[in-house]
Amino acid sequence: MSSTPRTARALARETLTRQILDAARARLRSDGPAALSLRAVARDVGMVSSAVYRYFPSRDALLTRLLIDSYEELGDAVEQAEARLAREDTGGRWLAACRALRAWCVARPGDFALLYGTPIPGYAAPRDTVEPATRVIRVLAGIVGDAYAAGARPVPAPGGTGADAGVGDLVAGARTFVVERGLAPGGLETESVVRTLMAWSQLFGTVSFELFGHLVGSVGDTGRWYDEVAVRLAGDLGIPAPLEAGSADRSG
Amino acid sequence: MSSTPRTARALARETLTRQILDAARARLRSDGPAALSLRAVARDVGMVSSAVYRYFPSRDALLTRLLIDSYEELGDAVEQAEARLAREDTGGRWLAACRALRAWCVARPGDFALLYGTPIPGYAAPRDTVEPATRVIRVLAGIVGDAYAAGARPVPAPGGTGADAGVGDLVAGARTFVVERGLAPGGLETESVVRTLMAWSQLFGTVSFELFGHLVGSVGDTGRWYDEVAVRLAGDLGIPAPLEAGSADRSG
DNA sequence: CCTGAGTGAGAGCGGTGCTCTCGCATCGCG
DNA sequence: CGCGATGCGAGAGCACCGCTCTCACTCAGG
Repeated sequence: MSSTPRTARALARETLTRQILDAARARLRSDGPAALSLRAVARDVGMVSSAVYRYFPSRDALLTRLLIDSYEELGDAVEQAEARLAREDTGGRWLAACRALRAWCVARPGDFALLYGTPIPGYAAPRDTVEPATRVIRVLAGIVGDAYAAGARPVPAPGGTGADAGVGDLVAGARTFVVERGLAPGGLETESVVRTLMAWSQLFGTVSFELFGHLVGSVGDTGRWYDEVAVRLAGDLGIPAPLEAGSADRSG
Repeated sequence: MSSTPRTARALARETLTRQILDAARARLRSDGPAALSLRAVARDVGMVSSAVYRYFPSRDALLTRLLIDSYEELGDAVEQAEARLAREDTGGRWLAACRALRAWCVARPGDFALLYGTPIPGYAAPRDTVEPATRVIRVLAGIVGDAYAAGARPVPAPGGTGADAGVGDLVAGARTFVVERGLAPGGLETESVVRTLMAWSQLFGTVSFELFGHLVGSVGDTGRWYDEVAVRLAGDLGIPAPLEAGSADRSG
């Protein structure tokens, strides 16, 4: 991030900060966020606990750093998986994004719990975390926007047209979010916004159910189950099938 | 639960057990599961911490009891809300069940976190918890089963008929669950099972996003948003609209 | 060189889950 | 009724936690 340090002290500081973060991430992955102990991290890097406070003012600050890093890592994973496919292959991009999302979460259950599980009591995420937190939904909205521009239309909401007028201001925040970032080049009808938000929470809800044990006994291969979910969500959004079978391969 | 205690000692034991559970639930609601401290509970009931171990062998045992009680309470809430409507009004029953589900979770975020949030590190839920944990999905499956018997059909999966054959064993566990309990009197096609499981995780995923702060800024009135989600899920399952508007009123 | 900043170690505070012992109250049986 | 057995609350203690403070030491820059 920063330039090469001049002094030995600055170099040591950078190295140790890195080591602390690495050790903390390792503990986060093995034990989960609630069990993340600053003292244990200190032991792992061969320090006494009070020395860690030279590098992070509090456990919460360390947590915030981990939070941001994880959001960015997940965002990278989803973005890169989706970027590998042709822009017009919205179906392939959707499936690739969904699979990358799940693959990252399943490989790092501790990180997932930190990002999408129960908030740590007494910890309030600072503002710096909200922008990285929006990266996944931005990718999803981008795919939906491209598909919409290419003619994809979501399944109509039940109950006809009358009640739908009121839904507009319900998702006004999400709509302006999409518009301001230019994620939907050809505009986006409200129903697409609604279905995108639904798909977003469905995808993470499914991962949550998988990782937290609620799917045990109901669904066999959870990876394949996730694929089925993703395909149906795409269908509800009017996103066409992937151009070539296997184009969004299952390695994430 | 048990008969009237004979001795003063047995009565005291029952009362104190109740008091400990009540205090624990109060702390659970205010601080969340991770911050649930046995010592704090002991203080609340005017005991020293070691005395609590006369009533619960460990913090985990107390947690298990809270877990079961909460599952039952949620199950009761959803069941009762749905039972108030006419059997043939599957649309009304669906909406009522969804609303009761969310209402319970929003009113008790701590309990929700315990049931559907990050698992407590080092705690494995014993077998006694799995049956109460299935009550919500049983209610949902029952409504879908009734609707299916009345002719409701889910929206077809994208990609046509060919790939669907393989989905059968994917949700074999859920299917036998439904069949064994007689939840679908007229049988149930695989696609309905898939969409029911999706709806189930969508409903809890939406609550999770709401309570854990991921919906902030995107959706205005979260209660109304939840209604919109529930209505679309019903539509995807082929469940018809509620018989009378307002039949499944929003209190609950 | 020497002053000041950066740094690590250690002690200590109040909190946690949990174990063990001790003394008292209560209960059931002879 | 009395006595042994059991139930129970309190307290001390163990190892852990986040965090603060002090002290000694090292390093960098004027």
